[in-house]
Amino acid sequence: MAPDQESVSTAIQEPLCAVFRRRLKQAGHKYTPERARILDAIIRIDDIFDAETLQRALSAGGHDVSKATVYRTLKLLQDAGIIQQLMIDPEQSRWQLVYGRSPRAVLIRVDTDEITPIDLPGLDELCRRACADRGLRLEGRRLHIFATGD
Amino acid sequence: MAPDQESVSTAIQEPLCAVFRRRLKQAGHKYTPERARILDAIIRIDDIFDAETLQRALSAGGHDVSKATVYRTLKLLQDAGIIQQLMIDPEQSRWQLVYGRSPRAVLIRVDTDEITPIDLPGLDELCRRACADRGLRLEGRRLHIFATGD
DNA sequence: GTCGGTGCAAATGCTTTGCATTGAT
DNA sequence: ATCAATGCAAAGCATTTGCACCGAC
Repeated sequence: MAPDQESVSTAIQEPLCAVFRRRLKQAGHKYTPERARILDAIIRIDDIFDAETLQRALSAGGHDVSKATVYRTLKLLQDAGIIQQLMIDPEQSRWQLVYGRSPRAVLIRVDTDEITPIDLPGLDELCRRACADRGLRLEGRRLHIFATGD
Repeated sequence: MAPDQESVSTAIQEPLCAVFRRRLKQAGHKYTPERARILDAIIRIDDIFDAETLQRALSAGGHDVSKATVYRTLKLLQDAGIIQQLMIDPEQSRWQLVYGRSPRAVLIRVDTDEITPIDLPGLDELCRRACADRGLRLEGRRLHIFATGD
């Protein structure tokens, strides 16, 4: 149980909260109700989100969590490889769930400000090759596409 | 002279400062020495840069420019399509020259924090197709690749 | 001569941090 | 019981803005 190295298939089947709990323990952190609720809210949102949206979703669910804890937990979730921080606009950070799946690209409509995560087959291979060509190992990627409607 | 729509080949041959001056005039702005010097410094840096690096380069060249003007001019250069704002880390923005060429991807060594712009043939086509599939027109893109050495 | 630009210092707003209290293990 | 986590309010810090003076057109 709880192998140090887990395959992606294992990852997909294991509940995310269990993954988070294990990663926290490995790093000497505690698994608190606040942290559980934050991850839960992120899973429910199932989209790109910012800190304020997340905090509001928590409040709406009857669980007020302080801004400080939200930010501290987001960092932990990032360190655990569960979420990825996007930097779409410099005003505020947004995050997306990435654990157990290929990070999606982000499509930004510059005319409507609509933000949509999309799958882009072939992107991973492109990045992997770019790294391999330089003797490096791909650790992550972030693609923002800016587009406009006709 | 000074066509409203210019081809890429024209763009490459025309000095960037002339492009900037023209775009400023079109938008009812003035072409000031500070703005000229800022663009000049950016061209000389010829790499990814942040606001502080840019301001220091200007000072080193004997031309002090205020932080406020640096930021205001960066926004104008961005609106003119001459530079692109990157958001590599949430601490501070960085920019790169993009006028007349395909924006380069950014390779970030997570072990050394080294940041290198790279060309990634095929990326443009990938993004263009993703937009076309959704009836959109590609306006820009930003790819950050995180990698580590062995 | 007109407006827009510049520099300074103050303001802004997201994110982080210090500290006393609370709670997971 | 211990040591980390929480919440609050205050601090940080890159970036923006108000305002008086200056300068491109």
